[in-house]
Amino acid sequence: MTERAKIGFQDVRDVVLERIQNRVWSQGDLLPTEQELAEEFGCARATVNRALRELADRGIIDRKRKSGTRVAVSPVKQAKLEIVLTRQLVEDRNANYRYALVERKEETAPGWLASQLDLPMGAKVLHLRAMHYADNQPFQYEDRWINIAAVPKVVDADFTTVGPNEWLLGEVPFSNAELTFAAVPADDELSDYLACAKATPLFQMERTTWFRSQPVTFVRMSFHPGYQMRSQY
Amino acid sequence: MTERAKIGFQDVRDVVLERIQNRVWSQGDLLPTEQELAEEFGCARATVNRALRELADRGIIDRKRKSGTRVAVSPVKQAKLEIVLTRQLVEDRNANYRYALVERKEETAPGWLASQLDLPMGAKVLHLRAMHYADNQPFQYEDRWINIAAVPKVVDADFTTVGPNEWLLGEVPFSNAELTFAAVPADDELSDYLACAKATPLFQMERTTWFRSQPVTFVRMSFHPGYQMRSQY
DNA sequence: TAGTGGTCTAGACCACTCT
DNA sequence: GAGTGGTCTAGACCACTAC
Repeated sequence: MTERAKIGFQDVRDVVLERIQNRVWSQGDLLPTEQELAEEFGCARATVNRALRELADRGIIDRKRKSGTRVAVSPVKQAKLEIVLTRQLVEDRNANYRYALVERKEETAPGWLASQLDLPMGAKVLHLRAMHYADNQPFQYEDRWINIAAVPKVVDADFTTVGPNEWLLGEVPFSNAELTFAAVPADDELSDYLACAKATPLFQMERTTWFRSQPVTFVRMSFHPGYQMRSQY
Repeated sequence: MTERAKIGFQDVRDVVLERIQNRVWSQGDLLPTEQELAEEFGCARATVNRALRELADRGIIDRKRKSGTRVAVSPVKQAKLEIVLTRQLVEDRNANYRYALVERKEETAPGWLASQLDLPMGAKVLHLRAMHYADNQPFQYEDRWINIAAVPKVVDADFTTVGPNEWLLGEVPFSNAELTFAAVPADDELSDYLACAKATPLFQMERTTWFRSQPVTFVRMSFHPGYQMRSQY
């Protein structure tokens, strides 16, 4: 029997990728059409289509109607960054997680926040400050503002036992966000809460969250000295 | 005419997502089967399948054979991080890009590097140090080691005009990598090259790259003070 | 206008896994 | 064993775009 097991889209995808890596098709080269590849692999065009679609999603190839499929000239590397709860970050390190609310205050959005979240003048926000500990060592300082108009129920949440992130995940689970990452020097307050010298470099992540184009929350998370964020592609 | 335009997988995907956001189906709830949804939307099961597959890829729903499809309980947020060339980072800011090689030296891999890259004892590496400028302001300091065994041609590249990142992208375009991000204090050398005070917090990205399980390069990129990395989901 | 990818269909069989 | 998603097929029509 010269019969092979049936060709699946993963087989096609892997063979095409291998040929690209082996320079059978170099950067900028035109690949055969879906029809031709389908004939070569002895499968349906839909199978080839799915294989190539996955490679296109990964940025390996560029596809255009009429022009055909080309090997990407400068492949865009996309790293996937998993954004997880602080609790999970801590527990993944086999450390004991502890959360503590530092301050809870309803206030009028200051100008910079109204601008950041695109809030109307005088919008009410809930300002929360909290600490996250790993084995009772400072892990992260959280400074957060929540748009009360977007999540009215927030005024009834007390946040003494459940952190705002986990609470919001239950209320507004499927939101969009913009993230920024930076290195900042510890100010008086951060050095105090994170138990480090003033001006110590800290890794800081800011996140602005929307739900259906409505601003929900802005949070600034400052990690303990030495924290590393990891990712891969 | 009560006829609607034909239902596409994007329509199905968007309607299902909307229902999840509206809590028509709450976290942990079982969705109708593909067959039932196909009947509701008046389309083929394959169309529903593709719609749900996309939502599953995004982490919005969990799918299991026999059990069915459920709304994800704790949706994993995956931010996409575009890793681009330093040149592009600079030019995206409408700044003039300039590259300068600082040092180029063939050497035996030091212990920490051999460990990091999983190199054999005594492996030869090319050590490069370089600067990237935006409008002649220091933008990024690059400290890089390349595994000569993985890319023998590297010994013939001079790197005085083309940066190692761009050169490697041409030689080993489709590689895998692990990234770490951290905030570090500027040491004597960094403060010198980046024109900042010693101990200034700097955003630092380290990347280890493999091609077909073979280690290719390790690079440490230190950005100018105040640099922010952005992402979204 | 013609070529190429994008998508849909209706049906089929398979693979996993819950009961 | 049976229900559900995973995938493939063969064909069809559509949408974009280079020519």
